[in-house]
Amino acid sequence: MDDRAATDLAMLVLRAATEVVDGIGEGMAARGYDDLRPAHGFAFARIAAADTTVVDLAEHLGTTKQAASQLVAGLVERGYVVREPDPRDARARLLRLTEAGEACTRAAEAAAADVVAGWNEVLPRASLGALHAMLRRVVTPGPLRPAW
Amino acid sequence: MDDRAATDLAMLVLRAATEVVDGIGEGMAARGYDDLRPAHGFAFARIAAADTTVVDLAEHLGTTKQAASQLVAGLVERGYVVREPDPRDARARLLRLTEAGEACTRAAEAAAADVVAGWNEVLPRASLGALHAMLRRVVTPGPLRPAW
DNA sequence: TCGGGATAGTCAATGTGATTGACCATATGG
DNA sequence: CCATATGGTCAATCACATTGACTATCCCGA
Repeated sequence: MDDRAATDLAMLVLRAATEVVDGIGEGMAARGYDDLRPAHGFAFARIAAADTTVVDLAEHLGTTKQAASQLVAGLVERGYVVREPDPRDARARLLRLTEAGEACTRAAEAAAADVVAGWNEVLPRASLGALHAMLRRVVTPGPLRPAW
Repeated sequence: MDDRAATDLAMLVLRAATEVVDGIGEGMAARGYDDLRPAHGFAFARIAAADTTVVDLAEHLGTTKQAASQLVAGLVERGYVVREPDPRDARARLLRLTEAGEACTRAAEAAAADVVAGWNEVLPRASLGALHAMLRRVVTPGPLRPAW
């Protein structure tokens, strides 16, 4: 694979990501969530997955803890997240999704699945699985930056 | 492919894009370009490809023409782009890369190729081509949004 | 056990980039 | 030619993230 093709592949990945992000945004809007940006979704995913603090979240999003704190404040204000005391550390506050927050997460997952379903239509059946497998091998676990 | 796997695939695409963006950023910094963000790169790609005006660029980046104008102003200031009169329309100004701008584009392509080269190491040789082919089929041409 | 340094979190001020709104110059179509 | 649409910029504002400062709590060693 020469440089030209390699650059091309990199651009295809970026374009695919743009489609995913835009598609999720549209799907969320269609489901009645029009006040949430991708950064919120990434935060939801992290908060849902494990006991999460503001500092954890900041690292995961690749931002400062102040920015993460502001983000969380907005989510709390809108009723998607609650802050609970950490029984192990009186400084820390554990973040937890409310029922509304979990409903929102499910909506985002459905929207993401819709985007991929669109790909399924233009790709041979087995290929989507192959795509998945390849990306899984290629990609290293790490943060999902909400902004370029 | 069920919803779970579909969501998972979508996330893999986003993570891959994050790697591409971060990788290019690091590669550019290593090559001495530390004042350029991804949005600039997307602008370069567009300006290099065809006769481009500020409004064209705005559509391509998915922003307003004012934002595109500001972006271009910064690039002009730093010597990467020049504005030339459009012989066909006295209102318009065609954007063109300077030699510095083209050198910068080459550096970005090399950095992108480096990222993909890393993938090449963990993937069977033929697979990278297959990945390319799949994404090409899946992806529709469209804007490359610099921000989520 | 107590004192110093590290860590969790917030508040306030600042800065950067994008958007909205207004405006001028030029094109274009009736 | 006049009305309207389009390319572009300037200015004001807004949204978001960052830097800096500060409090409260934890942890570790003397």
